[in-house]
Amino acid sequence: MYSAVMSTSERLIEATRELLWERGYVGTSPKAVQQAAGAGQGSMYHHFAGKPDLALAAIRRTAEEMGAAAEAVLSGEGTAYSRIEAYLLRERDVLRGCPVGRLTMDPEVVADPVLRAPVDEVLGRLRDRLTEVAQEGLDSGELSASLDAEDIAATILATVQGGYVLARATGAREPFDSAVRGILGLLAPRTPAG
Amino acid sequence: MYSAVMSTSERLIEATRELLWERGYVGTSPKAVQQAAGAGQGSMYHHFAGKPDLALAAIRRTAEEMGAAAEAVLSGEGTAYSRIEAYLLRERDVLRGCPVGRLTMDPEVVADPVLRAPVDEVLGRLRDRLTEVAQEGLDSGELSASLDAEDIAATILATVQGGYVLARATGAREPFDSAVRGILGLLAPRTPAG
DNA sequence: GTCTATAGGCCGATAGAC
DNA sequence: GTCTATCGGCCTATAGAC
Repeated sequence: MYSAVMSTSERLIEATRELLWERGYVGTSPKAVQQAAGAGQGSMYHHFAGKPDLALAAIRRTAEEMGAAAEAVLSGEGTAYSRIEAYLLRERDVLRGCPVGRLTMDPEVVADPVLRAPVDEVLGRLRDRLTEVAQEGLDSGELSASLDAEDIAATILATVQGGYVLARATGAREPFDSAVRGILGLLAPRTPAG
Repeated sequence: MYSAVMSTSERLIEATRELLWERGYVGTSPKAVQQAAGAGQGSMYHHFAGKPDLALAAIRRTAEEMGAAAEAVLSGEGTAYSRIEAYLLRERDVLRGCPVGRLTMDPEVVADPVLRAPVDEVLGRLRDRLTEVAQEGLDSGELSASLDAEDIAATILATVQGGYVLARATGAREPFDSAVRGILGLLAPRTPAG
């Protein structure tokens, strides 16, 4: 249930974002959204054409937010390594998983180009951004020169997304943190005296 | 639809495995299972107590299969690195995702300890097994000694699980392969003449 | 904008005949 | 073992009053 200071359509979008995160597209019904938003049937269909339309609005906003949060960390201060570290160590509600990556397991989202587009776009942009930072690290000699920046970026992003999977499987965040420590250890600049 | 040489309960389990992989627990209905298995309503409820019971049988089998396949590769011939490489490069239907990891995004599976158990167990065992192999690599000096075997194992597993997410987001297997190349590059024994 | 009424169909399951 | 019948309830809308 959302605060009355939000407009009905806002409350509908926010409720949908929440339910999409927790239950996915297939598991989220208009009725459940309406109840969570404190809105009636007719109200929802007045503001949105239907379930896919409402889901699209919710997915777009979630993707935008995630992109902005990642960008903020990756374009911050510090060396390439420290920014990657900041991205990996940023606070996360690990057991809830990634609200964007989660959609990737949804057959109806993946099958619909319109619903999939925002998911594809954020993850693609994030990958590109990580590639740039990794390239900086390679250019400055901070990272081992025999590596490919694109591949490093994909591995970093996959570690995060896969970390969620492992954590949710066991019901504890430990595997996520372990995976993050692992990738950070592998990326860490080798100290000559190591 | 499955071959008539299989018993009805076999066909029901196999059909459920397929649907669980594609649509998850929430998105899989008994009716859809029955149609795919070529079995009637009464037939399904004769062999299984209900949807959760049938799903459990299917999940257990899928987990078992995955565990056996991974074990086969990891206990094969070769150095620690080459076995990890074999695990990472093993043939996969990348765009379908991991039939076990997928269940991790299902609220009803995660919420039910009985349904979650097989998922937790295989991924845990796989992590343990990868830890052993990684430790071998550390002991032999094949892998950089400043790393922790458990963390490396978690990172490897997360890379695979996350690779599926990235691939499904874009609709192509490329990001998965890129992530695998990345982790392999990071793990690769440094040649002194590098 | 929001409400209630109504719709046809699927959901997960049970009952009982064969 | 398998079949058909039946159940109450939810799913995703649509219609039309207010």
